[in-house]
Amino acid sequence: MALTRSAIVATAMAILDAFGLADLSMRRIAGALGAAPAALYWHFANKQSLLAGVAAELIADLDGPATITPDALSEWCHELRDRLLAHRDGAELVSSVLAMRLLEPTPADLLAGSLIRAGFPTAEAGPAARLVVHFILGHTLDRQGYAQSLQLGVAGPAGPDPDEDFTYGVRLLVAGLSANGTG
Amino acid sequence: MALTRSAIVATAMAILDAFGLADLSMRRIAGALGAAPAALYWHFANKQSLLAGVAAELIADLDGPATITPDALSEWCHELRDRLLAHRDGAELVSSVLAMRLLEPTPADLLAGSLIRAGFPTAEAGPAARLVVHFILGHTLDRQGYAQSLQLGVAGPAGPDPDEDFTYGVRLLVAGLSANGTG
DNA sequence: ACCTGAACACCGTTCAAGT
DNA sequence: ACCTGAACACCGTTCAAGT
Repeated sequence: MALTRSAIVATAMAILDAFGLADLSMRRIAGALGAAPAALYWHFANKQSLLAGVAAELIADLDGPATITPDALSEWCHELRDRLLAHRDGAELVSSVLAMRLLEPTPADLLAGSLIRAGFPTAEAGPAARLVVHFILGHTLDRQGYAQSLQLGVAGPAGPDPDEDFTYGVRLLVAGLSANGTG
Repeated sequence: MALTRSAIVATAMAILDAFGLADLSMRRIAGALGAAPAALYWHFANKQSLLAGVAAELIADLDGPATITPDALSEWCHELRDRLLAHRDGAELVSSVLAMRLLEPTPADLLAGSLIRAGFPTAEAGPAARLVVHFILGHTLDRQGYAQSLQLGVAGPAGPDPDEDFTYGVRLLVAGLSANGTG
């Protein structure tokens, strides 16, 4: 079969799930496709572009919350976290691609749009959305990073339950946004 | 001069500042010290341990906030962010070492301790502190990651002003904590 | 247009051997 | 105790050459 961008991205995603971001090399992707490493460079300018394609698929057809009730906001946060958790090192991949500004619309853009449509002060919707998303990324990065270091055998002792942390954080953020949106 | 752990860490820090985390290799650290790469492995078990030493120095003698007024909390957040910004890729380095649980006390531990001493509900101090720290790390990671990708020449268009985002985020978090601490 | 082969300039880590 | 030399098994990327 011919080498296509989407076949390459799908193969990369499979390697990510099976072996993690550290083992997601151009050589390994090419090997899994039965191609020479250099072949990938006809389809992607560099490794970052390829990773951007994987990250885009990871959060494909994510929408902003439909309504801005506390429950809907909280559910959206959990959905974003679950998408990141669904793939090994998902948070690290997505946050690095977001940092490069290679992924649009960003999850924060989607959330900000929903906030504005619900009457949230326009100037504050962006910063508020990025606050929420940075917490979700920071939290999930930590959680997946610990799992990664366990497998490498370099991890220190385990910390507190991440699910409790996440639920608490989302509740406090949602309460803060509600106070702001109505105030 | 003899190779010591602290001389190695200091050299690594200098390379980090000058060239960034991607160029902070064992071979380059050894080269800067006039030693063979393998020499580092007598002093550190692996690269992660060496990086943990650099991260520890980066946040050395950081204290929790002395009082838990909104101003003191906000100032502490800015201080942590400034420490991360003071070294190239500081947030990426610190968050990866934190994820491995190789750094104690963590910034979140320090903040949680201050919160508890000020009468914050004990069970919530940890989650609250980690919410704050994950936002700070997520935010700073994004900011320094964009700077990094600019230098690599793979960056997309710039986003909004990060200082405004940070100030907004800290204000909302501090308001949320105050509501919780007194409620 | 699409891909290979070979090369360039790197990595982290191990381990026998030296002093 | 502390370090070197050499090796092992890798990287991302480029580029002439093939089809």
